Amino acid sequence: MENRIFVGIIEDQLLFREGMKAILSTWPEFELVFECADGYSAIDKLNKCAITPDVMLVDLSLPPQGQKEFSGLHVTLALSEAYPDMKILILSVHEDENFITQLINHGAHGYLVKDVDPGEVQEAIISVHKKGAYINERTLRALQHNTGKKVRTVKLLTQITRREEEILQLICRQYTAEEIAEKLFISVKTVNGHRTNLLQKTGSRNVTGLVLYALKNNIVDLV
Amino acid sequence: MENRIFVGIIEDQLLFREGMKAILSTWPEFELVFECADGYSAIDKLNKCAITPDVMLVDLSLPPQGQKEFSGLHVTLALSEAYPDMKILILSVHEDENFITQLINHGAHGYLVKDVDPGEVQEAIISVHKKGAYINERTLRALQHNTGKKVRTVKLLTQITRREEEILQLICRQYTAEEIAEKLFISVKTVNGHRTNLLQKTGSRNVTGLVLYALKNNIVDLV
DNA sequence: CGGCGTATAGGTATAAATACCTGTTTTGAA
DNA sequence: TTCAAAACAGGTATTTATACCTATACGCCG
Repeated sequence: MENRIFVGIIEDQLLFREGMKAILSTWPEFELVFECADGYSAIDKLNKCAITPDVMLVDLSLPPQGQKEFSGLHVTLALSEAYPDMKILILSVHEDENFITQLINHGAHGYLVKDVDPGEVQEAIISVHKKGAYINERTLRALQHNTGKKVRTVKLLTQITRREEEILQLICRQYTAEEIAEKLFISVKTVNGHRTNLLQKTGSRNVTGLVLYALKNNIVDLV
Repeated sequence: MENRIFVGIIEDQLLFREGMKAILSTWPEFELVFECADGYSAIDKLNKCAITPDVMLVDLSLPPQGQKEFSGLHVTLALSEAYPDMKILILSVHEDENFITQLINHGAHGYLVKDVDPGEVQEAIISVHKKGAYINERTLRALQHNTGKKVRTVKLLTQITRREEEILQLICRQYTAEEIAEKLFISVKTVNGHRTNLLQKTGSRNVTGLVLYALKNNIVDLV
């Protein structure tokens, strides 16, 4: 029976990486077998690596590579596809619940905020390795709050204007065009114009499509 | 510093309850301070109880009380509202991912399938008490698959008929009343009748409200 | 400067949804 | 079997939404 756990780190900040290595060396069961500063080369290097890590610590905010962004999210996607047995533990400075949910949904097995103490890191690594998951209360809460939410599509931000988004939100609150016009001190015709544009831009047949679009893109919340 | 963890059990099967008590007595840090065979009386009894349990083990499949169903889900809802600090650990024979997600979304802090070994029970109790969560790989997988879904409201189950639900689903797919009528081989008048009932039952002003309701209650998925 | 997109407003139509009604048939549970 | 709810169908009317036009004012950018 092998007691050691092979650990890898993908982290761009050298200082933090060194700190993490120091923490890992405290416990004999951990063996660091892989480290990398960016997501792009990680997959390449892993193929050439003699030992595949059991647990990979991945920094969420990796630097962009040239034009393309390649964050911890992308790494998680790539790793969980290439190495289904590898357990992925996200390290992040963000406590944003959307981030947490997103990562978990894309294959991460655990999420740690970077201010955790070493003991929790140890616990988390062991937990993902043995149980396949490490979720603490904070993370659980994020998952609870975010079920039903998805992150807004990138293209959306440029497609839909501020005013259109405003009107879309009011539509989703079950206001009629007339009521929206009153609220915004504009003509009903204008509101209808915006709605027509929204239908066209979102490719919807009717308000139903607009509501679905708004929810998918997190323009409104499903409270 | 108090090391003991006060534990409660809500479980209708006497044999299983006794078995669990035996398991708990194995470890000195656990102290059983509450037990109950059904969900209805649990809240009542808890109010009269001198010690509020830190962790409550709740059987998912509690027997119905008279006409009304009152499962572990209802207990979870009630407990997490009445005792926000209490950690709820679900015991279930079901591995159904919808069940798991449902419970977690309604306030449960952990989910255990009943065939687990005593060691995992101990680990789970300690974990929910200290970390506020116990999620193993099985449960995590359920959450991953089911994020984006929410569980239908309890009242909904009796309120909305099958046919109405069917029509609501088609409405959410952007079909008009006429198209729905064609699809279901019924009259447009009938479709409108159903929709009128839906509007009334859900308290909506228009289709927008219907769509929101359908999404909230997982009648349709936000794919 | 000129072009582009946004926000604004209007007209004219039709399609669809919604509000009230009244019924009959089917189905499921007591 | 009996009864209530659900599913079905229809009428009439009004309100909203949607489609397809045009057109002006404003700001931004090359």
